[in-house]
Amino acid sequence: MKNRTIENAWRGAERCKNCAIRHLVLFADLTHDDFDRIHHPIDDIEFKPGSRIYLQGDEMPFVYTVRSGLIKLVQHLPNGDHRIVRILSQGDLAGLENLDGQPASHEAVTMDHVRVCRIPRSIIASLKRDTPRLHEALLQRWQKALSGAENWITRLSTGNAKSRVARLLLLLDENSEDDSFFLPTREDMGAMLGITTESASKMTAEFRRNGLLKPLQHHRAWIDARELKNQFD
Amino acid sequence: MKNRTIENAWRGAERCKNCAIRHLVLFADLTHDDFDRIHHPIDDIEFKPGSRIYLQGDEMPFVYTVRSGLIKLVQHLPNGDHRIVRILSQGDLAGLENLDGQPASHEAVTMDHVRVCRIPRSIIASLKRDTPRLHEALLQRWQKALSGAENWITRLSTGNAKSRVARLLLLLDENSEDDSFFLPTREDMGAMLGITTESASKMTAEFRRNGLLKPLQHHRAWIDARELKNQFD
DNA sequence: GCGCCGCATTGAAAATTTTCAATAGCTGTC
DNA sequence: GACAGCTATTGAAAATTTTCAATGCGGCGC
Repeated sequence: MKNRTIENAWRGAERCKNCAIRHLVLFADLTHDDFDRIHHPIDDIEFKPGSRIYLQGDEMPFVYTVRSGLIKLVQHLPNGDHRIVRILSQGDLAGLENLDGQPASHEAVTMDHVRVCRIPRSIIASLKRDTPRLHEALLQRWQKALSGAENWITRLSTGNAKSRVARLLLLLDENSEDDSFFLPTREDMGAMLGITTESASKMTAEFRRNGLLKPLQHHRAWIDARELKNQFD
Repeated sequence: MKNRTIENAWRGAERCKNCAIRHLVLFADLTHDDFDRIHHPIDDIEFKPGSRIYLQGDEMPFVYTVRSGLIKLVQHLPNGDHRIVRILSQGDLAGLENLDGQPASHEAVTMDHVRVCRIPRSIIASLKRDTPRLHEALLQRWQKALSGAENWITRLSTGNAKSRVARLLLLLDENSEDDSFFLPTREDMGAMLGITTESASKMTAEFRRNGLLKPLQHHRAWIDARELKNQFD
């Protein structure tokens, strides 16, 4: 049980109704009655940075809603190479691709301190059967994930190393509520962009020297978004 | 109306019931009754190689089912660069991402001679409302598209140029019924792999010299899949 | 069958990226 | 607040990729 702390486990889904981020998550549109039909425990779980939530190839008895923090989805190649294929943040779902029992095609690893809701697959399956609203919501999640993945290809895997780093910084910045954003390790940046750790570092350092990037405490950073966008689209 | 020929347009969807590839497409599980509810024309359309079916930014009044041929989905960056983010083949759907009225995030261009069924969005919308089976089928399409996109990132945008070309050839080969497969132009290969046309050409030519790739007539080719897999995973 | 035209191939130089290795800087801990 | 252990940065040489330009090849139309 290391790496994880169960804060709460509820019979049914009593407190889901009052969840602070419910408007962001899959259950946004469920009614009072829908919640009463849920008779399996939904756990609220915390993970330390670097925790593996599930592995590539795992059976997936659960899906996860991100309450806070960032999760990287990592796909491994047979030759040992790997690549980060998507980043999940608040409101995103992990493990959906495996609703039908397929093993996971990637592993999910926390990048910082993460809180998730762990939802048994059976709940999703039965709600999917009974409530059209949930079905609709699932379609929208897929759509969002797919356009995210295509953007990933085009924006983060195209052009030279400097453009890629610039576009990643812009993406991270846009997805942050805050004025600042979480700056991944250079190794993770490399795995997102398909470049080496050192190249990611060199480009990042150059942006810092040019005043376009200012690293802050605790792996956070600020960028001059206007100027970066100007120079790299 | 150049670049395209309307072969048939039906009131309702009479002949969809008898479509030779229906088991592959979205309507696989629809019943007799379901078809009778369709009162909009579904057109069977042909495109010459290089035709644009829709453009990035277009409103999408239709979705398309691929009956035969290959379609590339191309995403353009503001700076003029572009990248092929997915290839569609028989049974795949184009334009689904825009069921809710979003403009297209990529353009769809035919790579060879292509036949599609053009389905008004309204049909999908109403069937989606009425038939749970279709809803289920839509979920599966999304799932497939997403795992395809993630594979694209990991297999086709990772490693050096030679590995990428090798993995692309293997992918094309696997997706072909045939012993041979459609070999894209070097320019398209480059746009899929994030390398230049010339690099794609150099790697392709090298594989040919090594006997791992044999170009055939009409843009088709054969590969020594076992050996390629051996060397490049 | 001839000649065009577009695509593919190839080579050499330039540019970028990786590799390898050494040093510096943070972060979280005690 | 000092320490230990990562993680980041940097440089120089090697490798890869791009660029630019020239040549080859094949299919299509006439």
